[in-house]
Amino acid sequence: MSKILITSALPYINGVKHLGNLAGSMLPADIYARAMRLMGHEVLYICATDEHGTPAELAAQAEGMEVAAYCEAMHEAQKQAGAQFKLSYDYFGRSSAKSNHALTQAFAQQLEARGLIEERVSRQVYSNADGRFLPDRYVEGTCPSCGYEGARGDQCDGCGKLLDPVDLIDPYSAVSGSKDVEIRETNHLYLRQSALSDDLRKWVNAAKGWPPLATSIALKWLDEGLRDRAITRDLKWGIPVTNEDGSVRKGFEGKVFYVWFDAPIEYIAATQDWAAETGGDWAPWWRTDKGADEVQYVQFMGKDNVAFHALSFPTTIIGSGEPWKLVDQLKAFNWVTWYGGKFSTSQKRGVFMDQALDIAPSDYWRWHLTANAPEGSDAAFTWEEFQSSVNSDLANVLGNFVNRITKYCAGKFDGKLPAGGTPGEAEAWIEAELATRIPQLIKCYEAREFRKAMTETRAIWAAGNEYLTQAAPWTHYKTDVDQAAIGVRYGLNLVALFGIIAQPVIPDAAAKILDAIGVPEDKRSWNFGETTDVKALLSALPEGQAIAAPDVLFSKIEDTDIEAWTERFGGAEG
RNA sequence: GGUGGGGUAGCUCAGCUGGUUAGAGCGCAGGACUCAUAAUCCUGAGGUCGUGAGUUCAAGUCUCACUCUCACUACCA
Repeated sequence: MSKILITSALPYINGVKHLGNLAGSMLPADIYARAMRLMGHEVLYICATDEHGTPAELAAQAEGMEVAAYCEAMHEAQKQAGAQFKLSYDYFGRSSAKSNHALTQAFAQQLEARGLIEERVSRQVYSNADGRFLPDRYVEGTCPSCGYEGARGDQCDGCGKLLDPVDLIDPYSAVSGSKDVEIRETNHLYLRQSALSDDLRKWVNAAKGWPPLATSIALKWLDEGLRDRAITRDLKWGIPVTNEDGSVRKGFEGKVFYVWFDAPIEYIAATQDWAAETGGDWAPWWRTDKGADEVQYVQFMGKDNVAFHALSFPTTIIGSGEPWKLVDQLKAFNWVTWYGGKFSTSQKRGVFMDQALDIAPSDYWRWHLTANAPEGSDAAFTWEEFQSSVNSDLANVLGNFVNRITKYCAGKFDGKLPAGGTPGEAEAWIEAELATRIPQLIKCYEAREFRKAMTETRAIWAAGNEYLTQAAPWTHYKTDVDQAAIGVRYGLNLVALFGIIAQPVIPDAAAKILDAIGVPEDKRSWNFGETTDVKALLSALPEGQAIAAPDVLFSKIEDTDIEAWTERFGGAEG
C-alpha cells in the first residue's frame, strides 16, 4: 500500500465546464483515484475552483453580481456538477480561500527573500471607460501587419501573426468597445524563472513515466529559454500582495497575485482546508520533511496547463528552498473536440456538464469519455460514437450479460445461487482468460492508460458472454441440471467480478449490480493483482445466496435521441 | 513565423527500444444459438500504414524533404 496524492487541474470559475474539461482532467483523475482506492492505496484527491483573474471579474460584471458573490455561486454550481458526475474529491476547495491567501503570500515572500522575485515596470493597455487594465486578449484593433480589423492584442485572427497590443491601430476595449484606451506604465513582481532553468531541466529530464506530451512541452519551453514571468496583475479581486507583517506592499495597492501564481498553490491550501475539516494531517502529503517523500503525487491536466505545472509551479516550489513535495507523475491530455472542431458556447456547439446530465446518466458519459479519452491525440466527440459506445459496450455487452444470467437464475434456480456440477472446459477457458486479463487491467490503471484500461474492461465483460455461450446452461438444463448449475454459478460470480472492476468508471451501475447479487461492501475492493486467484474469484459468492435480477441497467440511446441532441447542441455541420 | 501532437481498414483508435501473413472496437456480409435489453457467440470481407526519397539483410516503426490537420506560442486561463 502506498500514499497517492492526486490533483486535477483547477476548473476555472467562469461557468460550468464542458465535456472536454471533464474528460481531460477531473474525470481521469477521479477514475484513477477510485481505482487506486480499490487497490488498497491511501488516496487523497484534491481539486478546487480557480477563481481569480480578469475573466472572473468580467463574468461577474456580466451577471450584474459582485465578484465574491459570483464566485461563491459558481463554486457551488461546479461543486454540484462534480458531485453529479460522481467525482470523488476528498476535498473541493476554492483558490480564493483564506488558506490560499496566506500560503501564496508566504511563498512570494520566501521567493523574494531568496532573490527570485523582482519588481519591474511594464507597459500595459488601460481602458478609461472600463476602469481597468486590459490583458492582451481583451484589446482589439486593426492588425498593423495585414489590416484585419478584429485583431486581438495577442494575435491576429486574420493573418495569424503574433502581436503586441501596443502596436494595434485604432485599439479598443473588447470588454466595452470603448476606444478611450491608453498605454500606462505599471509595476509588477516578476518571478525569475530563468534563474532556475538548469534545476528545472535536470528535474524534467529525471522525471519518469510522464507522457511524451508533457515532457516535450516542458523541454520546448526550456529550450526556448525560460522567461521571467509577471506574477501580479492590476486587479481588485484576488490575493493582495503583502509584506511579512500582513500590510499591503507599497505600490501594490489595487494589485493582486496573478491567477497562475496562486492557483497551483491552492493544491496545497486545499489540502490544509481538507485537514482542518476532517481532522486529517496535511503535512505528510506535502512536506518532504514530514513524510511526503513516501507520497506518489500525480497531477492530471489538459495540455494547455503543462507549462504551468511542469515549470512555473515547480519554480515556486524549488525556488522556495523549503521541503515541499514536487509532482512525480504529470498526466497530460489532449483535447476532446466537437466533431473535430472547437467547443463553442456561442455557436451552440458542445455540451456542458450540467446539460449532459439532462440527457444521459453520468455513467454513460464517464464510460464514453474514458474509453475515448484524448490520450494520444485530440479525440473527436460525436453523437454517433457516444451512442455506439453506450449501446454496444454498456447495454449489450455488460448490461445484457447481467440481465441474461440473473433472469435465468431467477427462472430456473429460484433466484438462488445454485450448487453442484464439476468445472469443465468452459470453466478452464474463462479462468485462463481472466488470469491474463485481470493483471493486464491492473497494469493499465497503474500506468494511467485509460483507453487501454477501458478496452481491457470491456474485453473482460465480453469474455463473460463467450463463457456463457460455451457453458450453455440452458442446453444442459434439459438433461443435467447440475451441469447447468455450474454455468449459472460461474456466470453469477462473473457478474460480481464485472461489477467490481466497473467501479472506477461507472460507479452507479456498478453499485446497482453488486447490490442486486448481494456482494457486501467489504467484498468490493480489488484484492487481486499480479497473482490473481481466479478460482477464488469465481467462487466468491456463497451458494444459496439470493440473487435479484436488476432492472434494465442501461437503456439504449435511440436514433431519435441523436437527432434531437444534434438539433439542440449542434453536430457535424456546427 | 516558431514549437509540439497527429495523419494506420468506411468510422474511432492500438501498434514499446525497426524483425514471421499490420491489430481492436464499431459498421458491413454470412452462419450459430435462443438464457437475455432484436441481445450474444463464431466466421469473413476490407488497409501499397499522408506523399517522395534515404539508411538497413529488414521500416508503419529510424533520417530528410514535402503536404494536410489540430494545438501551444508565456498578460485568457
